[in-house]
Amino acid sequence: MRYKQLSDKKENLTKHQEIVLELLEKANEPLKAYSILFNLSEHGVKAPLQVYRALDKLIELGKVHKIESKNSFVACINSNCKANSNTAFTICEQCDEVLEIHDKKIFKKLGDLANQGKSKLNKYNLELYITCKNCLK
Amino acid sequence: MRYKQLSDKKENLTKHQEIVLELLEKANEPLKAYSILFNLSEHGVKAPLQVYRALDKLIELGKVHKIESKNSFVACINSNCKANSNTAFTICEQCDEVLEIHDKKIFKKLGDLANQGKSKLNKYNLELYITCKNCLK
DNA sequence: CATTAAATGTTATAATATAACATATGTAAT
DNA sequence: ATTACATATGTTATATTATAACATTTAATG
Repeated sequence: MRYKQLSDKKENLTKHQEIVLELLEKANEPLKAYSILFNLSEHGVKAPLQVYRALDKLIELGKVHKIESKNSFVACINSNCKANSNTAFTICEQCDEVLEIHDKKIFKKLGDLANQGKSKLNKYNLELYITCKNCLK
Repeated sequence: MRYKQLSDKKENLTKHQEIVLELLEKANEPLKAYSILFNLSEHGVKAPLQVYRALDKLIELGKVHKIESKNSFVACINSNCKANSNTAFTICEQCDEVLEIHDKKIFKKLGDLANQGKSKLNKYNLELYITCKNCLK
């Protein structure tokens, strides 16, 4: 399609992509695809595919991440998150709070784990199940 | 039930658990639940639940891990793998080879990422998508 | 305004996973 | 051995998550 390439701003998004992203940002927690569908049924989103297609695109743009072990989707809060589909989250097992990990060296750290530099790390998915500091009290 | 507690040896497993584990060990790669079901249909495994129940138990015992982003299951090859459901794998995007990561300090390394020690890491799931050294050639 | 790539709408269906409940089996206590 | 209990099994149905296929529309560009 080659829309106006105003970098990666929200103006570039299609209607569905925009309202899905807005819902995820408002939610501030991971949502399931069918929960998104239900929430947006009054905005013309009527079929699962409409949600999944918007999510696919948003993931490709790095604006949304999938929490694989929860089949859930969350808005990216790392403003500098590249469109690379990398994910690194902590998930509190008590209160379910999900936080994206900020660590500029994470790619290198995980790359070192891959296998002493003999393979090339392309992408990672890290899910840390924790008890968060509030729930530890 | 409290079967004979001969530690965690294979003798402790029920029939279904045993044949599911054997299939996974033989496969040496991640298998999907329904692929396991299909493979074992001649051994009396006739319904998805029988597979999922065996997998649940094997995962609990640390003998099998789930690759969340592939909805697949793989036999644990870390003989010292604790029954803690931690998973750390490299997955080659070219040849699909999946290897469990051996690193005795991985729990500490990932714990450090959690959030500078203010939360408690309980469990992790790490999936590194790589190009393996054979595929790099 | 014709072309093209991407997005949408829609129906159907595939793939993954669990609920619910009846029955059976292994273990341990009596 | 009989009971009590926890776990495992068998079975049917259904819930949840995700994609296929194809016709139509929309937006950017030459």
